Amino acid sequence: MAKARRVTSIDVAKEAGVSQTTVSYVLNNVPHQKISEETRQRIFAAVEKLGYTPSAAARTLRLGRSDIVLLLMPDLPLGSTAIELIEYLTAGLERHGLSVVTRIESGRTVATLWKDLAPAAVVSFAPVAKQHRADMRAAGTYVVNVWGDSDGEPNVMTRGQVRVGRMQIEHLVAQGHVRVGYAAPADARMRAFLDPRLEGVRQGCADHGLASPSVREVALDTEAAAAAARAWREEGVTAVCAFNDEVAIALLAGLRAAGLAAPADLAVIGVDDTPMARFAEPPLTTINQHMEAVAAELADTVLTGLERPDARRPAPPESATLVIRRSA
Amino acid sequence: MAKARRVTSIDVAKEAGVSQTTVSYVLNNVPHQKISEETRQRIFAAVEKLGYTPSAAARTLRLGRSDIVLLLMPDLPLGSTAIELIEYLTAGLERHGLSVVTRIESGRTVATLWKDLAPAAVVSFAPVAKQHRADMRAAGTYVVNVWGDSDGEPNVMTRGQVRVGRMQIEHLVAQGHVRVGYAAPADARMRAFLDPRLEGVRQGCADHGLASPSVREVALDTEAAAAAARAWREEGVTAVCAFNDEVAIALLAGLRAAGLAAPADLAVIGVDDTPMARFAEPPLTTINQHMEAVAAELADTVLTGLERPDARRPAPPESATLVIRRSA
DNA sequence: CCACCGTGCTGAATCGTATCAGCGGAGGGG
DNA sequence: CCCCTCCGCTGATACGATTCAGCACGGTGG
Repeated sequence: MAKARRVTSIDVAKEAGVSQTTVSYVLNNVPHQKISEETRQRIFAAVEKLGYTPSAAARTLRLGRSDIVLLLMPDLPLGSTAIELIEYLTAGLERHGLSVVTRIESGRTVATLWKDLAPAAVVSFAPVAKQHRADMRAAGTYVVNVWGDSDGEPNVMTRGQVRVGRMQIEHLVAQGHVRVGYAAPADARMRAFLDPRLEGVRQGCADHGLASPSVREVALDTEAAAAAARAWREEGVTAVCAFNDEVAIALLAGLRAAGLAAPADLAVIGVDDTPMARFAEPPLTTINQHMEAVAAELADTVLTGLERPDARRPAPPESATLVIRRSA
Repeated sequence: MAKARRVTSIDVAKEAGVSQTTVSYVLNNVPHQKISEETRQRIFAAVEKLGYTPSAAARTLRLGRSDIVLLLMPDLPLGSTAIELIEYLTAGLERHGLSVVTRIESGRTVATLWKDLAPAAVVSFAPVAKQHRADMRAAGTYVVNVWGDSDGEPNVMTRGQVRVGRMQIEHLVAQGHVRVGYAAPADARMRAFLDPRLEGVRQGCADHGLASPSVREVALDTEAAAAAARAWREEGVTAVCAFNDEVAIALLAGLRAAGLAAPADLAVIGVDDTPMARFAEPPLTTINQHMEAVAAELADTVLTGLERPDARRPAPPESATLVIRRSA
C-alpha cells in the first residue's frame, strides 16, 4: 500500500470547495473575518469526513511557538500527591488545547529541550537558573516559577504552603502543646517548599504566643533521626511538625530506636498523607493537600498568562484537610 | 530593541560563504556528499560565532518526525526507583541527540499528544491500546512496549523482573523457608510488573522443589493486610515475597496489628529498596534494582530500533542486588 | 583530442500552516 | 448614475529545514 499521505488543510479546502485560507480562518476562529455560517458548516463537515488533524510542526514553525506546556519536575520521588497534581494540571490545560509534558530535571539540559519544544509555557517545580528564565521570557515563553525566588515572579504555590504550615501548628496547639520543633529535610532541593511551610509554622506560633519552633534537620537515617528526637526532648519540645510524611516517618523510626513513643514522648505531624502514612508506627497524623484545587489555580495562572481569558474559573476555596491518626 | 530574529542556517551559510545546502550537508554528516575539510571548518566556525541552533519545528515539518522520545508512565506514584530510571534513560538518549519527555498517563489522550510531538519513539510503561500502538507504528514511530502483552513485541523489562522474583525466593530458601506466599498488589495497574515477578518466584520455587507460592492480594490497608497475614499463617506459610516495598510495608503493619512479628512469625521480603524501607518496623529486607543497567538496556533498544547503530554498548551484567535488613 | 567520471558544491522544490493584501459584488447615499 | 463601504472570500508568501537534480572543473583512459 502506498505510504498514506497526511490529510492537510488543502485537502479540506478542496473537499469543502473553498480556499485553504478560509479553512484556516474558520478553524482558528479568526476575529474580524466574516465567514458565512453555511461555509463554516461545510468546512467542519469536510474536517470530520477526512479526519483532518492540523500539523503541529507546521503550526509551530509558522507561529514560532507550540501548544505545549513544559512541566519541569525535580529529580525527586514523585509521591501520589505530585502525581495527582500533574494529572489534574494535564487535564485542566488539555481542555484548552494545551498539551502538558513533563521533564524530570537533573541538570542543565533544559535549554536544549526548551528549544526543541518551543513550548507556550514552562511551569517549573525545579530550580531553573535565572538566566534561563530570562532567555525563555525574552523568546516569548510564559514562565511560571513555582519555586519562589522572592524576585516577584508569579508564584501560585507559596500561599497554600504557608497555610499548610499553619494547619500543622493549629492541630498541635489544639492538643495543648506549647513548645514545638520543626523537622526539616536534609535534601537541599526541598528548600522551595520548606521555606513557605516553615514560615507558616512560625506565623502560627506567633499567633498563639508560642516561641518560634526549634528547627532541626532530620536526615533519612534512623540514627540521625533518633539523635534529633533526643535533642528535642532535652529542649523541652513535646511536638514536631515534619516537613512532609517522609521526614515524619523517619522521625518515628528514630523515636522507636531511641526508646521513645509518639505521641506521648514526642508528637509528630506530617504533610502529604502519603499512602505509607497509615502504616507508620504509630499511624501518622498529617495534612492532606487537595491537589485538584492547587492544579486548578496553577492551570488558571498559565491560561491567564497566555491570555486565554475565556478560561477563568474560581479556584475551590478549601485546599487542604487535617487527617488525624495517632502520632499527634 | 528589535525583536531578535532567529539565526538560521542561511545566516550561517552567508557567514561561511557557502550555500545553505552545504551547511545542511555538513551539519548532518550526510554520507556520499564530499565536502572539503576546509569548508567544514569554516562552517563550524560560523555556527559557533553566530550561536546557531537548528529549528526543531522546521526539521520536524520536513522530516515528519521529531527527535523526541515520549516516555509514557502510569499514573502511579513514581518512587525513587522509577525516577532514577527516567533520569538514566534521559541522559542515555540525550547523548545521541534524542530528547526525552514524560507523560503521566491517566486516560486515552495519548493520541493527541503523539500527533503534537511526532516523536521518533514512544517508550511505554503504561498500557496503550493495541490500536494506538498499531497507528503509531504505521506512522513510523518506533514503539517500545514495556508492558509485555505477550504479543511478541520488544520487551526489555520482563527478563529482569523475572530475575528479581527469583532473587526473592533464593534468599528465603537460604533462610530455610519451605512454604512461601506471594503478596500481590490490589491495584490492577501493576499487573504488567506483577506477572513477571510472580513468574520468577514460581520458577524459583520449582527449582528448589517447593510448592507453588500461595498468592494473596494485599490492599494498602492495615486490616486487610492483617487478615492476609493470619490466613498465610494458617496455611503454614512462613515467608512472603511481596510485590514491592509498598506492599511489604503494608504487610508489616498488618503483622503488628495481628500481634505477629517479622521475621519470626512471617518473614517478608520486598522489591525496590525504597527510601522508606529502612524505616519500616522491622527494617525491610528487599531487592535493589540497578536502574542504570536497566535504563542502559532500554536506551539501547530504542537506539537500535531507530537504527543508530553507532550507539550499541554492552549492558552491564548485574542489575539487582539483595539488601538484607531484618524482616527476612 | 574526446568521452567519461568523481569531487565539491549550488539551485530550487517541498513539508503544512498562518496571515497580509486585495478582489468582486451587493447595497446605500448623494 | 456613480462612488463608497462592507461582506465574504482568495492568492501568494513566509516560517527554516532537508534533499533531489545538476553544474563546473580537473584528471584519466582510449
